[in-house]
Amino acid sequence: MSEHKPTEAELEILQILWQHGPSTVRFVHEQLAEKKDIGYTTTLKNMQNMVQKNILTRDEESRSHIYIPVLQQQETQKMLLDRFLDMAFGGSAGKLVMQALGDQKTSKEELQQIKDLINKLEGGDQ
Amino acid sequence: MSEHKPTEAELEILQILWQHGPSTVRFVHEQLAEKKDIGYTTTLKNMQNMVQKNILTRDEESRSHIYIPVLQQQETQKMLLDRFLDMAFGGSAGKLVMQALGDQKTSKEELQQIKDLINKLEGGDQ
DNA sequence: ATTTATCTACGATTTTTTTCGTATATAGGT
DNA sequence: ACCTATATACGAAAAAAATCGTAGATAAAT
Repeated sequence: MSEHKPTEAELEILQILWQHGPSTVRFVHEQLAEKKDIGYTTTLKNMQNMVQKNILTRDEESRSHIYIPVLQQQETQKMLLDRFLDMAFGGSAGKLVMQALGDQKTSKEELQQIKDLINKLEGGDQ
Repeated sequence: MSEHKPTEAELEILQILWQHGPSTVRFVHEQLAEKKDIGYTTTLKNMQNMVQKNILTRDEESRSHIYIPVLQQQETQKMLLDRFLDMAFGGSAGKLVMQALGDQKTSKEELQQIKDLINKLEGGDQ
């Protein structure tokens, strides 16, 4: 088991890797730098730490190493969601969902998807 | 605007206050101590910090001060949800909801509530 | 009245997270 | 071959979060 909970800075990096696929430090850093002021070596160090913690692995073939998330987005999200649910919503998924749907604007397609899922969960139609 | 994001330790304390209403340090501490090993003064200090940060206020009438969350549970949850959504789900409420519903067991009543909400969001029937 | 228990205040320590500077190596351009 | 740009490694500093010890005040118990 890895079971290492990413910190916030680490999650920002994971987001980028999930979105763009395996990447170099340079690339990740450029993405981050668009949003906030940060030094290159900071990003480097963070990603190195993440390898240490087994959140990332890397391909060291070429000089610029290529970093890859160990867990897929969904697995990590599930882990984080569990924690967050307990932490902020006392464990109630329903409460969280209501809030999430109420606050955010969600596309018609997604809403339909969710309804379908609920129907499935309810074990049939209705 | 207060706009102070509670840390994890602080959220644990907020959970207790939301659940049980305004309470003393002693009470909060006892609740925490059931779940983890922690010193009284740690809890005290955390709650004092939260007053400092304007996450809590307190009634100092009696010797044992009574601590009260500044924001209601829902407001704080909304704030946290926004952050979490960006952080872990790239801002997609739909994704989060799907995951939350899929992983957790949610009661039939809540599922129905959610469906109702969705229908309302869709601006009518269908 | 004296002791004991229970508070808060306050500062210090520890741990975790984030940040960056410096050294060193290597590839690429000229 | 030489300079420049770009990598990683490594350690250290800064910042943020969490923990606790000690002191002093007050209430409660005896």
